[in-house]
Amino acid sequence: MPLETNRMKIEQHITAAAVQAVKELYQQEIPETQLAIQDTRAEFEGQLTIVVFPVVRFSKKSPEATATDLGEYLVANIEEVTAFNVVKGFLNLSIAESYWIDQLNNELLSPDFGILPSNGKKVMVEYSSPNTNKPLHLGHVRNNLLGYSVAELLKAGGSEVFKVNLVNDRGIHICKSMLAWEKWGNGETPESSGLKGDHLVGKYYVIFDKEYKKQIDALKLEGQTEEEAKKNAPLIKEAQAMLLAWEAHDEHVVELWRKMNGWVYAGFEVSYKNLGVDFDKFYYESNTYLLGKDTVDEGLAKGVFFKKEDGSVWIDLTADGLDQKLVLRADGTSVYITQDLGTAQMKYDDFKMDESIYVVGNEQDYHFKVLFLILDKLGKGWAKGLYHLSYGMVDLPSGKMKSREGTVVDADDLVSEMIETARQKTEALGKIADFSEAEKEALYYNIGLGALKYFLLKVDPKKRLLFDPSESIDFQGNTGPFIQYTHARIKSLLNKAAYQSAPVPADITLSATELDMIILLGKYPAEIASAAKSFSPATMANYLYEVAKLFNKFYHEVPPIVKEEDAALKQLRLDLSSVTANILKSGMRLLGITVPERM
RNA sequence: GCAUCCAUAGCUCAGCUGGAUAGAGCAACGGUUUUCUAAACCGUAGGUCAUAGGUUCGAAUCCUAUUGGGUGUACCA
Repeated sequence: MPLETNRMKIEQHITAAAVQAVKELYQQEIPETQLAIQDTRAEFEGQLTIVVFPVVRFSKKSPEATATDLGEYLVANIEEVTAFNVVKGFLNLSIAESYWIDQLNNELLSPDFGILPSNGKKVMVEYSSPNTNKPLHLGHVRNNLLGYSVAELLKAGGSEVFKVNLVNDRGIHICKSMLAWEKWGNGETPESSGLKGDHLVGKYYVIFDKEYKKQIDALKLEGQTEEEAKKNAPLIKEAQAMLLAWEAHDEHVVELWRKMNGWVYAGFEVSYKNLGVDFDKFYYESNTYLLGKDTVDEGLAKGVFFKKEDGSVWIDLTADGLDQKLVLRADGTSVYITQDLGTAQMKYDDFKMDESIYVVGNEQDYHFKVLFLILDKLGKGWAKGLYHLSYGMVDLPSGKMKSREGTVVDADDLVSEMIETARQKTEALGKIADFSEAEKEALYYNIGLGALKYFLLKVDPKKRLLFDPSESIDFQGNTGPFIQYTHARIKSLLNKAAYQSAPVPADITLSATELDMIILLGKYPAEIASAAKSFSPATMANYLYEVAKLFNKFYHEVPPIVKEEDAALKQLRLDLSSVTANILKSGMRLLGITVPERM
């Protein structure tokens, strides 16, 4: 069952009538798609507007005359259309107030408002996908929040969603940390050092790099080129040997690997919990890195791949504007794309999903283009459901973050800084004297994380994002705390007024702002659907901001609602407030943000 | 070199499949509290939508070129 809100119904109704009008008045068939209905701009009378320029071709009249023809027809034929005015080529329609009140009573106040019908689709969202050689940084935070939110949006949009995390737990980079720890760690553990496990391992990753660089420099002094030195440094050779030992199931190496990965997982668990993200299933590359060779055989058999003289296997994508791409090394070992081919097949076999979203940075655009194209060429029907949600890098004012150069914003540090800032700001306002310690801590957490999450999610995922560590994230204006505050304020109001949901009389008079609220609040279900469709928490964030802003305007305009003596008016205003609060709460939840009852 | 993404106010960003006079927030300046939470509200100021062409009744939006930036172009992942 497709989503159908009152707003959609009336738009369809008007569109259909306009088509009919063109038929009757001008004896022409106009396609519905030519008739766009939009909100009427605030400075004009009316709520809905038809742009009539496209109709002029059919009417052979001026835009004004055409608009007037249509306006007269719509007033005569649609009950809800009470009046119209024409400004240039724009036909502004006034919709009966009773219609909007009916929408409030029967749609917005309904308990299942904002709950979309199932669309029967199964969707996988793969996100996070960390390396186990270093702690999470701000770039990972963006990935995690995006992936989580997109998954929640898809669920809210009616899909069945599986969140999965493909952990990159093996490879040369992991061996680097392991080797450095073995050489210089003196048996240091999270317990002995008090360091969080992922940070401890990350420390040795950095040490490896430092020592490796020293060796490279030494070799360069001996006359080797940069490239030679990088290849010949003893440390890298040791790391490579360790990787081979790992692949050969060397007991000692595997044990070390288990131990250090265990530390990292314990650390990640804390970070994930702080960020409020979760997964339905974990995949580990240590289990999947050998996959894909069957797929390679399949491709060879189908003639999609070809073998070079040295035995390496390739695909020629030059006809598609891409390059030739290696899919299997001459020695029969996998490359990145080999395992991704295999993993894609495995994930599909596991879940039989209709769509699969990979939340991965835009530096891998090319890789996914190739991956999806190959799967398609292999005749995988499900390949058309694959989608790379490619998000932009998080940059610092100084440029890109680099773990090895220490210019990263650490995820755990950032989270604690945000909580600390929330604490300071909240204490400065002094509104929560009666909170228990536990309530205070929960509030600081919710506000701090709310500010952070909103900050990262409000910008279009595709765009790169600038984070300036020297400027703290705002708590005022278009921010998470602003929306949280609006919610808390409404809840306080509803409590004081002992609010009970009830319909309002059909003949009540609405102020301009109240009418605007009904119109804006009524768009919520469509906002969910569109945010889910476009995989964009940003559109939801911006919508929620509009809602909060409009409420605050309304709240200031209107005399104290609690003291309102006109019962119908009081009910109307409380209903509008309550619907606003519900939308803010459930919408923010889709962003992974908790809104407090008081703050 | 080739591929690909991006360029909107001092800063950070909205602007949906082309529609009315391009909008917010921050920063700046001014105002609002005996009234339901001032993390709020109202106002002032701030723009050649990178540049040049083109398509169109109409372009920030679509097309082409140019400039400037990001990323990729590994038998790394």
